[in-house]
Amino acid sequence: MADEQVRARVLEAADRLYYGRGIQSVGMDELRLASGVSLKGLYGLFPSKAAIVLEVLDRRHAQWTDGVTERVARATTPRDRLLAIYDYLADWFLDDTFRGCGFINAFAELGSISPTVAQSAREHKAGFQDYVARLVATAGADPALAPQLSILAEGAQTTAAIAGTGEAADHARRAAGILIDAAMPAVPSWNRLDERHSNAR
Amino acid sequence: MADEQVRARVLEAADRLYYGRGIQSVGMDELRLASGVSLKGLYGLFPSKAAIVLEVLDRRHAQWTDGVTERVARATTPRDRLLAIYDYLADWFLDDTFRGCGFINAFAELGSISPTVAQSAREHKAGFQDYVARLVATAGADPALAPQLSILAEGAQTTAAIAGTGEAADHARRAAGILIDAAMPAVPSWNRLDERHSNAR
DNA sequence: CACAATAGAGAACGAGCGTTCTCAAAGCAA
DNA sequence: TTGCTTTGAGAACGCTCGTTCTCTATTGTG
Repeated sequence: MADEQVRARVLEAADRLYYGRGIQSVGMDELRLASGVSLKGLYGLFPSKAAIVLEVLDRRHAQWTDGVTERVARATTPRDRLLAIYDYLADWFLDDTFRGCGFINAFAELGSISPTVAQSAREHKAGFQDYVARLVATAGADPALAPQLSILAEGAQTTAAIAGTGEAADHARRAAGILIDAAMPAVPSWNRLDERHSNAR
Repeated sequence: MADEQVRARVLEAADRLYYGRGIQSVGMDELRLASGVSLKGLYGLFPSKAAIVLEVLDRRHAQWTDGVTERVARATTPRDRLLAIYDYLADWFLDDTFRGCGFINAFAELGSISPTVAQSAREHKAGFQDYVARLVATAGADPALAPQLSILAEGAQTTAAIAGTGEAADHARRAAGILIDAAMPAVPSWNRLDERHSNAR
């Protein structure tokens, strides 16, 4: 099997274990068992556990970004594109393996003792916030809407994780709808001739 | 020194260390050093590290509850009482020791391997959500407002923790204001005679 | 002063960790 | 087949952890 495939198998197993039980609780021996790659093999592919952790976080960031953008792309109106974020969260929360945001978890566990983990979490969150800001800008809404929507998404994730239920996504979506309506012209600006018919809230 | 005072000193030191660096990263020896209580003394006062962790979480819950209710009590109108939550957060985020919600952190670190820690976090969050729900009910607002405000507070905490800045409190406060206005009659119900003058949004 | 009880310092213990090393088996070129 | 390289299984190493134990010094009490 090619190195790249073995790497992928290791990172998949590591992600599953680290996300499900915490990083410090999963030893290299368990990763060997779960991935089917010997200890020597693991240390041939990665210089250390810390390196594996960082690659797992990178992979998770890419998967999150892909998942959200794909869900957003399916929506048609600017308003629905913003709300699609919470639809994505709603689906994710229903997954039985859901245990909160992996970056929040990693940051909580290691952020204060591992600068690289802390940086990875910061970059992930900043990337998401930038993405939301771009969606908000494209929608022509007040830029102040962007951090509000990001905070809602953040709060929904931790609330759902700790409560063990998915309702938080619906609550966040409803709140987002209200905030969007307050920050966005009800009708696209190129249709402003009709505004007198559509300004009912 | 009385047992209760020694207990308090131990729990204070444990809280500072656990919150600042993570629970698993702080050993009993370090707690002995920070508290000035010998290992034998620690195990005389507490049966195990797990018991200390739980008491630390209980203490933290009480402090959070006291702090929030005190801040809320200072506000006069129902609307300001709801917004006071975010003022409390804003102050907290400026503390240099701020490192996110201790319960989210503990849950992320140990929730999946320690049922008692998971339960403590769930109870803490449920308690806060109930409190917000009571404030919302007292304000005569749509009950759906309560989980929205809780999610905003939750999201502000993790956002501020990872970003390392406190702006999230302001963003959450602004969002809360919009959501409150959308869910609450603009004028107290006992003044409804005037409603025809104040229904402008 | 004598003596029992206590408490502190720190060694000890058993377990688990990340990482490296050993050694035997397997594969492969010639 | 022979010799060389690579591989996997798992032992070994050095460390840290939570917890207990030992031993010494101290204290209070008669």
